[in-house]
Amino acid sequence: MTVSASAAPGVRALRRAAVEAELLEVGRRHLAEHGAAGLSIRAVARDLGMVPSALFRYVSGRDELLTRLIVAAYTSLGDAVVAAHASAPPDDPRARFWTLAQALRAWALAHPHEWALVFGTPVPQYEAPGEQTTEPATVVPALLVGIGADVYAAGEASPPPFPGADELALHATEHLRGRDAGRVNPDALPPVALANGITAWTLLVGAVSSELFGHQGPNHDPAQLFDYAARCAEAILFG
Amino acid sequence: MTVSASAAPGVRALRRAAVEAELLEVGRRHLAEHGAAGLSIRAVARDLGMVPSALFRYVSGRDELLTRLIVAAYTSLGDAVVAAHASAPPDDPRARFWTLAQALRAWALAHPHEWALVFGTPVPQYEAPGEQTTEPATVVPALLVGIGADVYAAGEASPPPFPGADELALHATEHLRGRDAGRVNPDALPPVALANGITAWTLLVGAVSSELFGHQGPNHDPAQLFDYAARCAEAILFG
DNA sequence: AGCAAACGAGAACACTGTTCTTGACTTTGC
DNA sequence: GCAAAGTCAAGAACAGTGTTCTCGTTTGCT
Repeated sequence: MTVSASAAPGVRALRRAAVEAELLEVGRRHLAEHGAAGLSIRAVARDLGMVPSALFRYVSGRDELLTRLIVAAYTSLGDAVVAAHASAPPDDPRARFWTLAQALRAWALAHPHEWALVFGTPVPQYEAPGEQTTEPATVVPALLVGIGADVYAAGEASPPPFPGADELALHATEHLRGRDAGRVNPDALPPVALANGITAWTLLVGAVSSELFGHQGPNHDPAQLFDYAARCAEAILFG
Repeated sequence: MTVSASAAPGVRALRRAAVEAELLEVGRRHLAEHGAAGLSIRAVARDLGMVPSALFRYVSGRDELLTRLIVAAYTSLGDAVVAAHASAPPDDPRARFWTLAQALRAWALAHPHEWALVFGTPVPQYEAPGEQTTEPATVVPALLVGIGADVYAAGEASPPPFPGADELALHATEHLRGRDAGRVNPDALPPVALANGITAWTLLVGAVSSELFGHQGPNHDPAQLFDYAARCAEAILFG
């Protein structure tokens, strides 16, 4: 706001920006080390060389700090997956799917606590201020749906159309419309591709969570579970 | 231990058992109301009419209380699903699968915080004392795998055998052997049935978690997602 | 220059989990 | 039947936590 055409940034604005960036950085470090439950606003303040109450000038409370870390995690995940996907051959949907899946798992293994933060139990009672989080949360599943739509449009695959696909797609379309219009046009998506994409996404997320959280049923070599689950997801997506 | 053939239960043993039961009950209530993060040993003690330190005679700390609640949740879920499954026609595997799936979702909707406790983020840093939890955690997925094995043995279905099934099954067999020998004999299971059963289980858990936690990608009517995901799981399991 | 906003520090409040000590009660061995 | 041993609840205390308030100082705008 203070950044107009002629006005210099100003000492205070610069300092504020720096503190805000450092705050997020220290928050991410604490999150990576101690997990969401162990993220203490006092400890973060200590690392910043501040007294705890001073932090409340930048964040309204612990929950808002967590919310910022959530969108940071979504953004980091989205960036990683999108970058990996961009390096895959654009006209080979199966290769695009596999690089997406492996990038997803690789990010999760590298940032387990951040994965838990976004795909695990909602930490406070019920935070999740949808306005800020749903947008960055949508990019990876939208990418996956887009892959399914591409291969469907090219007529190269025949994903199994189960009953209920239309209804599921209808609601999802309703929800997607206008939200990320820049990526995929939800109305142009065939219902089957949308429904199967969402389901494949659910399976991938479930497999990674199972691997990371560990306590889901009979343990197995986690990498192999993900591999096999991804194969099933591929079958759901491509037929 | 004090209950031998001739020794009467004793005033103290009776009282201890009563307090222990009430402790678990109050813990479950607090968990259901405030979630795992809000479960306070002091508040539980207040509800029990005790001073906080007195609780340490029954539980070694907050983590052990959580562990007990975890096995209680697993047991409750297992009981509910097993009971529902028992009421399904034994020689109709598809019906058995659907009653299992719906019982799973129904229990989750009725006990969201307990679901989050067992299938969400591990609450402290890394508790999960495998000795106590893995056994009750195994019953539902074992049931699902059993359904797949039955239909496979009957030759009524042709589940898709993806590459990697043997390796995944090998590790799972290794892990299951001797653990719940009473339910399914892991060595007698065809690898495809085992691998597909685990994957179907992963998909079901993922769909329920997506519905309960809410913040997984593009929102949709959650009931329809579960329905569609269950249909895909059925296809994975039965072909 | 003066005024208002932003900022950091400090103290305080109401919590939390956990440990130790103390006194009363129950069980056990003789 | 009685004394020793073990169990239990309470109380106080310690080190933490999130959050709110007040109070000088510093900065930015006019």
